Amino acid sequence: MARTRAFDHDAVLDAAIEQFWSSSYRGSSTEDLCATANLSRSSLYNTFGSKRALYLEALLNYIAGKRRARGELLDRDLTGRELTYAVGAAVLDEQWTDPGRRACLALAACIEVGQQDPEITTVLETNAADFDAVLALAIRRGQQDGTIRTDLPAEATARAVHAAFDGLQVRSRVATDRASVEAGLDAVIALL
Amino acid sequence: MARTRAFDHDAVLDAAIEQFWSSSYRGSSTEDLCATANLSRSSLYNTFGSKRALYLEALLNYIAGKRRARGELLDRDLTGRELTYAVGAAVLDEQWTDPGRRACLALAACIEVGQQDPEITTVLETNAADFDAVLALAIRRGQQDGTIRTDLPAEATARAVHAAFDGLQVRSRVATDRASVEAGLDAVIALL
DNA sequence: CACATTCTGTACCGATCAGTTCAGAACCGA
DNA sequence: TCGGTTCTGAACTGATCGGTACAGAATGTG
Repeated sequence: MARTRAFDHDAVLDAAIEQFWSSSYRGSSTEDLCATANLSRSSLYNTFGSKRALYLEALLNYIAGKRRARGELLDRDLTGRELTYAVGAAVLDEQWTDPGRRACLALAACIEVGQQDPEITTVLETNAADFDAVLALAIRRGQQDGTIRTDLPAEATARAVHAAFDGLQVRSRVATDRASVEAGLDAVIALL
Repeated sequence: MARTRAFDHDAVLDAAIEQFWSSSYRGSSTEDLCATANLSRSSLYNTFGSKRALYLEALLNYIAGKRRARGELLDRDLTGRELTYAVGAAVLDEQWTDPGRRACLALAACIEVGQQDPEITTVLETNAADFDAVLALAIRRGQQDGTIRTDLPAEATARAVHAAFDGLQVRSRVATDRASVEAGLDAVIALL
């Protein structure tokens, strides 16, 4: 047939995630992306069409990965309260382990491109709703196993807890010590 | 002496806030800033030195304004619980009233320039701590007037509530209906 | 009115941006 | 080994970026 492709589609997407995650959408030039993914610009445009299209595809991949990771947490043998805590702790641990202390790519996308690009906004909204659903499940589990107050509406509380987790990530971008942020996480759980 | 300045320093800062708030730091070109503020580039650079310096000054002005607004809320005759709710409601109301549904400029700055520019990061951290302090005061007031649970450490809980308010702003960037976000706010207050 | 001083409009700098073009390299089936 | 197809490196496009240079316009003081 013809010449074979010199790069792996998914590997490029992983590299793009890394690049966009480190330097945001606007801050990542197509040249940066090519360098990180080790492919030429013509290949990038032949394969993905545009920077935005690559971003969208990378974001979808990132979200799918996060979704999978959340699913695995759900399978662990934890009380509802422990599970809720574990979800938040996982998020913060990833951020503080990261050298650049990067917040979730989807969260950054909400701020940077949310309300500007309808298609991406929808993707981000769906992702947020999915996160909500996981937390609602954790809270309901806690209400059944007696580790979480039963006087709370699970869905709305899940939204609130989700918001708190997002806010803690924002705070981690400017906080000097991890302990103060972790105290915020403990305080969220203490409210349940 | 010499020729008089044809623009007002503070008016330029207000315009810069508007511009940076609408299009972020990276997304606002110096040309955009000149157009919004109605001054020439040479004047901009003579007066502020650089785009970054203008951003910092505008951010400080924005933060000072928010600080003032929070102070006024504190003077209102509200229970601690009402005050806590009022702080969150004010934030969300401003965002949803805004046509671009812009989140707090300082919050966006945390994501965009936090952890990248040490001086700005410090400014943002101080601002966040100030917001925490207001909420801690509100929570303590509520614990004294009987409208908020007394088994909570006020400072840590304030951090958690602050995080939730920030997260609700992030969510508002991608949410389709205001009511669902407002339900999240109600759920936060219900936890107290 | 004349001067020194300060401000501003315009044109410009090199760098970088997203995206295109195209010649030639690499591959597979024949 | 050949030919048709696909992929890729490098050079290029016009636009835009942050920042600078400088001539000339506008001012208060003498």
